[in-house]
Amino acid sequence: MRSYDQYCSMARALDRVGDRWTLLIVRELLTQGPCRFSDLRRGLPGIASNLLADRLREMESAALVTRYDRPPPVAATLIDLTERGRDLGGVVRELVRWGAPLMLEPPGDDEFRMHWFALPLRYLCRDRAPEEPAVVVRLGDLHDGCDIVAEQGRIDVHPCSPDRRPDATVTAPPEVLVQLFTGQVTAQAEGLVVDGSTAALERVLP
Amino acid sequence: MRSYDQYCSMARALDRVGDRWTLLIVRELLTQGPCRFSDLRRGLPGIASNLLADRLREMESAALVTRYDRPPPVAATLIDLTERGRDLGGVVRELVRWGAPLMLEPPGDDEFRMHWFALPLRYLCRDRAPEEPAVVVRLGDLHDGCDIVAEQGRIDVHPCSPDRRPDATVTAPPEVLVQLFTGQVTAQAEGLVVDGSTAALERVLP
DNA sequence: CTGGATCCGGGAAGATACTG
DNA sequence: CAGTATCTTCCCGGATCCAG
Repeated sequence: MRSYDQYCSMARALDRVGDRWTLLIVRELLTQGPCRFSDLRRGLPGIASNLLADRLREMESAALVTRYDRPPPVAATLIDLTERGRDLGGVVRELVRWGAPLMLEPPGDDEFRMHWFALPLRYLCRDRAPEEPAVVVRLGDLHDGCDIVAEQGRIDVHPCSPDRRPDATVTAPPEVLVQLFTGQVTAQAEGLVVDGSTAALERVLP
Repeated sequence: MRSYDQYCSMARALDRVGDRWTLLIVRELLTQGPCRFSDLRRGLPGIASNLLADRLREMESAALVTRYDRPPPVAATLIDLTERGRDLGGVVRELVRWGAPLMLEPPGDDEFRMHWFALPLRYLCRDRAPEEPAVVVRLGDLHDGCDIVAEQGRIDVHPCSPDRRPDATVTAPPEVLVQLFTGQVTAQAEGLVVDGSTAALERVLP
């Protein structure tokens, strides 16, 4: 992107992250952790591969991401946020918050990935039973999903981990999940399937 | 801007405000209040007039800004943020915060407007004498500047108002102001001129 | 002067094919 | 898997012009 050439904190920030796709790449790395090139492509439907390569180069020279090699047997080049890149969490959070009302408009032909949902879940969910033992509510599956962990009044949202045994696994069309976590429908809603403990799900609902 | 076509809160937010110049127009209206077309041009050096007209049309149909006519004798069409547009304050604040370290790099040939400084001042300044009567510190002038009001422990930053009589008026090159309000130099620094009460200035410094 | 509209060139973004 | 190469499209920037 061309610079705005303004001696202004915000203009200079946008010089670094205002390019198309850049902040969505940050979203992917914030929600998914270190990713391979093809992981990013899967999480960014619609991006051209050359554009993703361009952006990653730019973000690397702006010190927002780093590359490192994971040793064999699962050798791969991983891309991760630097500390400076992770500091964009505040910007991402506010964009997610401001955009939340736009999710009431139905998805139509829009693409959907379950892990995109991890960001709003962090402030939508509540632990309504802080005294009880921790529970894990899984949305989606290991391939694309997230685990909501409620423990001692705190809510954490992570990518699905094979090590965690979820107390409840929720399956539903994306717009129903939006309604569920914004309190417009209950855990018994049409089109919503809870595998496991419904109580665990209800514990984290707002 | 082309839509990302993703059912994701952040992607949908960026569909509305991810266009070049859009968030800087929000910056102008947040710091300056209602503006005429030409006020916006002055605060957005580098923008082409057709592009500004395009953006304003898009933002109006996205209900981020409204137009209204101020009656004679000072007849003019004013542009202002809607409530929804003002809600972008959080996004703007986080971008300003993230971009703050980039201001240590000198301005070079970058344009500068004093009122851009109003945004970071809101969280950089402190009222270090909450018991004392209110003071007003002015940066720049009526044409382009801002008033820092310290009152009862609170800090407010507004566009300069002809009604307010500043206790101190500060004049300095932009990079010196950055150093001053980030605590790297004192009110006695080289290149810095305080007209009025130095104590008033020191009251609001971090 | 203000508030644009119009035209045009360059460059970024997008689509697709291909490669080590 | 992790990109590169190429071509097309269209957004942005710059200049100019114009009506009220």
